[in-house]
Amino acid sequence: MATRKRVTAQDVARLAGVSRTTVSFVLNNITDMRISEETRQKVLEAARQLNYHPDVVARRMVTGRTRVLGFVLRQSPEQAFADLFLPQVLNGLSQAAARQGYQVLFEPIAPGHPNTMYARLVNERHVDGIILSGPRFDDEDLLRLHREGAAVVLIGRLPDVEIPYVDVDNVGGARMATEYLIGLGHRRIGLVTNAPLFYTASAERLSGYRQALEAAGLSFEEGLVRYGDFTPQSGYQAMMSLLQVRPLPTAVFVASDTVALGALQAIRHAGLRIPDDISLIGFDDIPLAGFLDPPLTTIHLPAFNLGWEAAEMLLSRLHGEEIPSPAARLLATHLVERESCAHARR
Amino acid sequence: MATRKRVTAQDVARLAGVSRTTVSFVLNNITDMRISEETRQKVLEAARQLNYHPDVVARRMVTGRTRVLGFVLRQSPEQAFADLFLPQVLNGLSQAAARQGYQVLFEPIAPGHPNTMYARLVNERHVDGIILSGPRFDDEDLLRLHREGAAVVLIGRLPDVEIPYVDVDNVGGARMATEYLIGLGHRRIGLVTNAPLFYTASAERLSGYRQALEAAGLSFEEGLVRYGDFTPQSGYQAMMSLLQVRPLPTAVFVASDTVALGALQAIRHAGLRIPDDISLIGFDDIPLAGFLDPPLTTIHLPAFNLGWEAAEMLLSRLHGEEIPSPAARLLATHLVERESCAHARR
DNA sequence: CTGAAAGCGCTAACAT
DNA sequence: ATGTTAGCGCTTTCAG
Repeated sequence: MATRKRVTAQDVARLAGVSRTTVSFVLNNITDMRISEETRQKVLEAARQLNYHPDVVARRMVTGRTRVLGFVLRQSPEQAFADLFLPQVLNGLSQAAARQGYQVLFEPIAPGHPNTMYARLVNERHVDGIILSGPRFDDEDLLRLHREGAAVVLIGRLPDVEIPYVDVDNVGGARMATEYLIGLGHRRIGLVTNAPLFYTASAERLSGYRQALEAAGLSFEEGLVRYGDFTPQSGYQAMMSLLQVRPLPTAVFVASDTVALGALQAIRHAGLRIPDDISLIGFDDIPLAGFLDPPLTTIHLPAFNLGWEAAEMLLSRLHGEEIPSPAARLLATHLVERESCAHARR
Repeated sequence: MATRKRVTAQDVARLAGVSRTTVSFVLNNITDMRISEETRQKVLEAARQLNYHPDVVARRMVTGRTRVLGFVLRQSPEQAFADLFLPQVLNGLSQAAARQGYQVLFEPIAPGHPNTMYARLVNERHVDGIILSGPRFDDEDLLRLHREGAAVVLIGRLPDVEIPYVDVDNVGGARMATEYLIGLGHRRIGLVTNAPLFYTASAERLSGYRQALEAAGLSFEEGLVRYGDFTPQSGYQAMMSLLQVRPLPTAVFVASDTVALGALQAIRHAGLRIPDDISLIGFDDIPLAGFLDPPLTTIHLPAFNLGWEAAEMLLSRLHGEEIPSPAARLLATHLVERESCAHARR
């Protein structure tokens, strides 16, 4: 197919009988140069008649800004889309961006490219700045990009690195979940993590669990923790293993609803009932959590807000506002009480 | 923050002691102009040393192409992210795009903008073409865009419109689900749709259900169909209502797993068991389907492929290849047998 | 094998 | 109040 013929500002100028500049002024609503109403109308009419649309590529060329934000996913696609967390972040992100006239370029890490191609996004000026989710501590390109002054905001945190970030309060949320169980009288509380511990979020949730235990005078037992890795399958395995320990825990905190789905199935297969035989609390509050059997009590994660806040932070950085230091925002979680937890009986 | 200083091809040329043109040639691997290996290396070295990155905006300006695909969501954000269907489409889309050096601009319909802003994407040259999911028959802008020669591919179909599309074989899938139930001996089979009937996919699934019934000599009964609207809540309501009819259907086809989640809960609340008292078959095969209680038998929807194929179709259109007519691709579904269906007993 | 020069469509400083 | 003009950084004929 041939390239479609473009109508340029020049064409509009010609039809309206004015200069290209005048066209630019009226179309961009530059009021400084008080243009006569008559001319204004002529230009507007000509533009409408020719079905003129300004070419953003040319505009970017001269303004130097793209008005595009890059959303880069540092995790594998399967992992990124294991549940609705990232899609919801993306949603918040793009709504915040749209509100300020920005667009979002979606950049997952391509399977064939183990290395970070995303630095090109800013180096080659595809975007004005990037929001990166799932940062890794060994990501050299990320650190370099930041050092070189690129506008970067993280979703998730990197220890000992001063890049602005927004994250959920994982420690607080996990503490809240564990305290809730303790409040119900449970003393032997198992943990299934959402992921291996080299994921910051996972380590933080473990830490919150541990804090709650110790604050209540309960001892932290290695033997009561198992490791999930994002999937229901891993939750099934982890819970099966936890079900072997004696005495059996009376409650378990599964630090991801998706993983909890597998745990739920393992408990059913073992012939135990929830919450009668064992209480279960999740983390994330996936949209389906209320429709599981039993409806899952869990910690709500503000995924949409995470995206929204990250975009706002990046945008204010791009607009040259001083970012209030520390350039970090920790979003609060809250408990959603449903039916998977009961008072301890043993 | 000040704009970062850009290194231009001019700078590289200066350092390498050649002209700008030469730089362009070696960096773009133009072999026609057989450049001496020595010069080549000098240029490459200079570029590396200066950390030079070509400016895509300038390149787009002159080549006239952006190498960006727009993914526009014609449904509301909540609906778009009610489950993992669209995220998976996006994933397939962007992988197919990346493989050919294209990027994806994500454009959900903004809540504040009831009207279609997405036409700007192509008119203002943000992208080379768009993939639009969830087309509506009354979308004037879409029809105009297509008439004007813009490169558009639909995910989902529009009756009586010749825009290229890729879609899942909804009729076939629904027929397959219903036939499976019939094969199990069921004769009274209810239907809960995934959405209101003005959604093409919904109407098609109803049609497949009806075809299967009639082919088996069973009559289609209005009284056995209820309408979902994407959510588990709607499935709950629909199933509750279906549970009132007498004689009770022995099986029901819920044309969306997400909706089926609510249906499952309604059946539990009614004190009935699955599949002993009533068989249930879903549609979509969401990633969690195998971990529900009972694991849900359902029709698998190739979401990733849908995105992939749509991108491939758009790309070949952009590359000027004649699209094999009809410019449409219907992807096959398949049955995933799990544990929510049993032989009819009544 | 390499360089000069035109031009993509727009914005914005400057001149009238 | 409106027009002239100079780029933005790159690709790509066309001459040497």
